[in-house]
Formats: sequence, C-alpha cells, structure tokens
Amino acid sequence: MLSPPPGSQSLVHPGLVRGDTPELGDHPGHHHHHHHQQQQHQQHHQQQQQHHGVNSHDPHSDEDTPTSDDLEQFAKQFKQRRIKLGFTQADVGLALGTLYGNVFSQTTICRFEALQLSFKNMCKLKPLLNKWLEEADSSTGSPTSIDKIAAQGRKRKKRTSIEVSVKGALESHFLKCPKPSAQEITNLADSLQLEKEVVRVWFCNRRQKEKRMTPPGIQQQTPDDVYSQVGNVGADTPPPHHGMQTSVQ
DNA sequence: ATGCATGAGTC
DNA sequence: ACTCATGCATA
Repeated sequence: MLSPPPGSQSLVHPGLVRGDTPELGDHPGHHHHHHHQQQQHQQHHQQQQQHHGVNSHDPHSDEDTPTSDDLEQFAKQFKQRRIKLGFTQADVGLALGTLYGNVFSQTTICRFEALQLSFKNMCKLKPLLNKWLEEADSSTGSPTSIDKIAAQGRKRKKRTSIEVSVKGALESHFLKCPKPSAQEITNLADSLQLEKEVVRVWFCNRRQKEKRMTPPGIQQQTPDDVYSQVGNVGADTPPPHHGMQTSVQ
C-alpha cells in the first residue's frame, strides 16, 4: 500500500522526480506520439504526488493538477486580462515578487502566456498568476509599489550567435541523435568550429524545447501540402491554437 | 518573443 | 553530465 510521507505536502517538491523519457536516444527515427505525449505522462506523475485524504471539493480552490486544456484556457484569459488592465509582462513578474516574494522576469511571464513551459512548470506558476489576477482586478486603484532590485555582478558569458547554416547542421544532427555523447559533441564542435560547451548547451536547450507544451514544428499544412509529408521524427505536433499577437511590449 | 546561458537538483 | 526552471541580452 502506498504511504505518502506526511511531511511532503509542498506543491513544489517532487519527491520522485519525473520518469523522463527513457526511450529517447534508443530508437531515434520511429517515434510517433501525439503532441500530448509529455503532458500525458507528466500529468500522472503530478497526480501521484498529490496527497489524498480530505480533498474538499471547493469550487473556488483547485488544489488538484490542472489539465493541459485548463492551462491553455487560463493562459489565454490571463493574457487578455493583463492587457486589459494595462500591465506589461514585466510588470506582472515584478508584482509577483513584491506581493508574494517570487520575482519573475518578463521572459517567464511571456513563456507562460505562450505555453512555452513544461507542463509541470505551468502548473507551478498558475496559482501565482491566478492570485495576481484576482488582486489586480479587485483593486480599483491601489498604487503598485515598484521596487527595484539592482544587484547584478555576475560575469555572464556573451550570447553566442550561431549562424543559420550552422543551426541547420545542428538540427539535422538533433533529428538523428538528440542525445549525442561527449565524444560526439566534441567531434561536432570541431566540425562546426564551435566551442564544445556551446554545442552541448545547444542540445540541452533543444531538448527542452521539445518538452514544452507547445513544441516547435508548428507548421500549418495547407490543403495542398498534405501530401508533402516529411518523415518527421516525433515532431508531429499540430498547433493546438495560435493566436493573437497583440502589440509587442 | 526568443536564443543562448547559468545554476540547482538528480542520476 | 543531464534535466529543469529561469533569465539576460538580443533579434
């Protein structure tokens, strides 16, 4: 029988991490899940983390794991309301910090709205943003305190710009082998005249992209293009929705 | 809005 | 060394 530790009720504490994709790299080439692949397994992982027992069915409090559809709708509504209220993504990120102590950047808010985060990450941020929403619409005229936390003394490496042609090469390799070994990376880096670290990080980021709720590869196939089906590997992901691009901030 | 990067936690 | 959450800097 299952006996969950009575102390692990934190919503943000994976006691058993995710199972990940143990099959990746094992059979690259014939992978064909739906675009809900990761959501599926990630969901059930989340669910088994839940503490059972007295689960009050409060119509206002959802302590259970939201479904991917819930997240999509929430993100959509959130963005709409946010813009309606005249807040930028950066404003929200800062507000979360002053309100609850969790500061987030414009990037994260942007990715949340665009569903470009992992299912798990979306679930974690949703409650926070939901609270902000309630506060924002509830307050008819509360002066938002703007705090500034300026303390950046870290020497960050300059962003490396990879040429388009090189990116193409990397992508080709990714399709063949999404998880190259250290030796392969070294080899590739040498061929492309890039630092090994840059190549390694590129693959890491590429894998993360595949794990987003809205993975890349969203290409609308026109009625004339339905015949031009390329043999994409595990990249068969029809756009769930796409939308609206309001003015860029 | 997105590309490359960092760091904490795991395996 | 990888995954995962997150962000600075940039297109």
